[in-house]
Amino acid sequence: MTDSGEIISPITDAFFLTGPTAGGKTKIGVKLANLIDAEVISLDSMAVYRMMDIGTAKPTELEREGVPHHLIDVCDPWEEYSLADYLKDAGRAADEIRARGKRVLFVGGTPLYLKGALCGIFEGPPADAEYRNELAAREAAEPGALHRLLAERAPDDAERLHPNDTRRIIRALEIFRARGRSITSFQTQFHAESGRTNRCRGAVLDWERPVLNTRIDRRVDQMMKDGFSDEVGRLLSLGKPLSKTALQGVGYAELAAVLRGEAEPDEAVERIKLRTRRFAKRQATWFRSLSGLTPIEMNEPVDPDAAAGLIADRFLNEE
RNA sequence: GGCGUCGUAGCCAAAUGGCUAAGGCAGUGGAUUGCAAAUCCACGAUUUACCGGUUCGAAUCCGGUCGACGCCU
Repeated sequence: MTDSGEIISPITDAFFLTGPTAGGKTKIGVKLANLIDAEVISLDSMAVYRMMDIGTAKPTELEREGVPHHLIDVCDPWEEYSLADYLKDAGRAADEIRARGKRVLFVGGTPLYLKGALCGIFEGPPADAEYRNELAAREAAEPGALHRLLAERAPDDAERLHPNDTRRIIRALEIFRARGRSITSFQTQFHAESGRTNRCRGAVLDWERPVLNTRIDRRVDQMMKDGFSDEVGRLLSLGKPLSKTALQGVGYAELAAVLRGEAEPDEAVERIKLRTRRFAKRQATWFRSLSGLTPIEMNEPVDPDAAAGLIADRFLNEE
């Protein structure tokens, strides 16, 4: 049981800039990239989707200031994209950047992807939609059935997973079916905090919650002015439904409901702000749990050049 | 000024004499390894506007005070 099998390797020798949504990462990231001679790899689970620009606050060509950005617009909105896809793509992009003699700078706020990049994940079988649906239907028909099933097959998983945590229970059952062992026995990568050993440096923008919430509200209002709703309308007119993962992006489902006449615009905007605030809260929980990230205290107004200068200093001079 | 209705956690809201005052939303903390901008978990009223009374026992009944709303003058 000591064999963890193949893993998707952690990223080595890279720099990371992360922080909560609406915290100013994009701008500072570009400045920072220029200062340390790096190319940027977007660390964002939603910016990977083409045509989802405004709602994901994707940096425009202008905002990128000539710095190459990777892992943006790499799949279509009707396709599924996963953590494993991301880590494989990111590893490839990082190698290419290094081959060009540039540094690698990850910029973004998807904490799970960050953790995966820092520690690596075990190489498991891909999602099996059919089996997942089958299990989900079973759970719906008989609540608690899946957890009991897991308890028979992989007691260590069942002990770790809350009976209501259906998603992870399903993944655990999926692993057991494919590998005949508990998912717990494979998931060892996150236990060792490996950011250090991978020679990576990371900074996290740190905001007081009330100030950040104000910025979130302001940004959502700006997105609406920039035509977020029209963007959703274009996606709806594609004729193909958004994938499960793409549809999880804050605002897309809300505004689609408005366009279909099923919701009030004002309520949708409030809901978008609320969901964004809750997302920022969960990000904060991740950041607290990650060791080795240098916190950068942020205040309004933001001076991107100064912030980037400070971070570059920490990255390059404090070895 | 008179009459009526009402006043339960930040908000919405159950319980109308008897187990430790439902639940939802928001908020806070945590989890998080192929859906992660997703999902899951945990936490709130020694107390029902206030004062007094009836009762073995009151958020629930009675009186008063304050406040809100409605109607009348």
